Amino acid sequence: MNKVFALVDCNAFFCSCEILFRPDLIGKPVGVLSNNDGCFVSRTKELKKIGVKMGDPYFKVKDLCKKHNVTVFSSNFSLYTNLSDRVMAVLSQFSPLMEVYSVDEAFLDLTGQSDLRNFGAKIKRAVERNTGIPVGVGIGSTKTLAKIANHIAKKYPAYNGVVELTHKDNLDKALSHIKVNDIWGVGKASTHKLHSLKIYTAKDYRDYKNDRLIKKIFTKVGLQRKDELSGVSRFPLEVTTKKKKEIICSRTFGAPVFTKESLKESVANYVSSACEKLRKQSSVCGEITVFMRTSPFKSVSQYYAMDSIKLLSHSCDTRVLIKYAFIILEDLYQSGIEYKKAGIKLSEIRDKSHTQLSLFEMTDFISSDHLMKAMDRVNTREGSGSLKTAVCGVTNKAWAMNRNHKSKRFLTGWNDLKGISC
DNA sequence: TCTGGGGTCCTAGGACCC
DNA sequence: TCTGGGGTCCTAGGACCC
Repeated sequence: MNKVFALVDCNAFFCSCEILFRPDLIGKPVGVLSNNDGCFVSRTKELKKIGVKMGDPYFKVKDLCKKHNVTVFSSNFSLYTNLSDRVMAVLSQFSPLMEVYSVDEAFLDLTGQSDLRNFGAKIKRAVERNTGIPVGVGIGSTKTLAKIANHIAKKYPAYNGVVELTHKDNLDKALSHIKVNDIWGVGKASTHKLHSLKIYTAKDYRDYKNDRLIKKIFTKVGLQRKDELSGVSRFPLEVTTKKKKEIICSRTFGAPVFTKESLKESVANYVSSACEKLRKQSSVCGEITVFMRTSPFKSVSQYYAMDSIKLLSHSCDTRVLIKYAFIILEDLYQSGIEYKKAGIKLSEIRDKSHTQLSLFEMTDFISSDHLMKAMDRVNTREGSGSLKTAVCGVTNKAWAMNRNHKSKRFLTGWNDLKGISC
């Protein structure tokens, strides 16, 4: 039987989440900023119309925003993940086979389903009714084609947010209108190379005769993408949530940091939150990387330093990892430098249950495990960061993020519910 | 004054070994 | 004077995604 995939994607997801609690902003230009109120990461169509681009630094378009009375929000990730979970819960009712692709997208396997367009519309209505988040639905016989269908649904309002591309005629026509840079997985570099082969549209790509050349230039994946365009599924649905192979935590500082102490404090916090994620997926890591840098946007001499250490034995103990991180930091730190960003990476991640321990290490391991579990319990209950090691610091955080436009924690903090009329 | 963060996959090329 | 070849493993970096 021919495979059928749907891609369901939330419209301007972060903005839609904010607007849910500010219905007065429906139909108005709204944007959500990245960490530190740096760049735009989500825009309503009204904001796009004004000319604010994805990734535009806020300070550069501030005047434009003022002029058009744009409402901006700092990002509020606990709100977005909460609403994302609700959207995914609704979607999971429409197919037992679902891949949560990102915070605002999911693929569904609809193989065997009849009347696909109507079914897609049904999915759309259900999500909107149950969560208040508007979505678009694209349907095709491969994930790449479902992505393209979704792209069309978004671009042409006449389709009412649902596009099905499983019939040959409308497929051919659609592909001839899709530019190569709008194909999933084709970025700037590949677009350039495709153009030099005179491949401009998805149809050109699909019908290109020389497979060997495609493989040579765009590697194995480039050829698989070509198959996907012609309806042969090469990217299977990934139903099980994979465990992370590396966990990164890094931040740009709210204000430049000069001292080793501040740097240590920030790094200790990053390690803490990365270790929390590590334990959540029941893993341990075998290597930690620390890096720090100056602002690449300043025309002063740049400093970028990074180093890794392999752990003596795999661990997920925040205290252990902080110790290793500090060893690297001591080594990399140079005084007199204006640090603007630092971060850490945990790698060589593997399942905790596979950890080999010597008898010698056993006692330590058990007490560490108990302590970390207790810490995670408190932080789940009282909010992340309620309980942490002393090196994370308590006050005077010069490095902390700027978030001047943050919405309240409507769904995750009881205190913020006051004043909301339901 | 002010420019995000977190991932994955793939390949080329170096190190090393026999 | 003439200076192999093949395999594996590891890493850095490119490319791309949301």
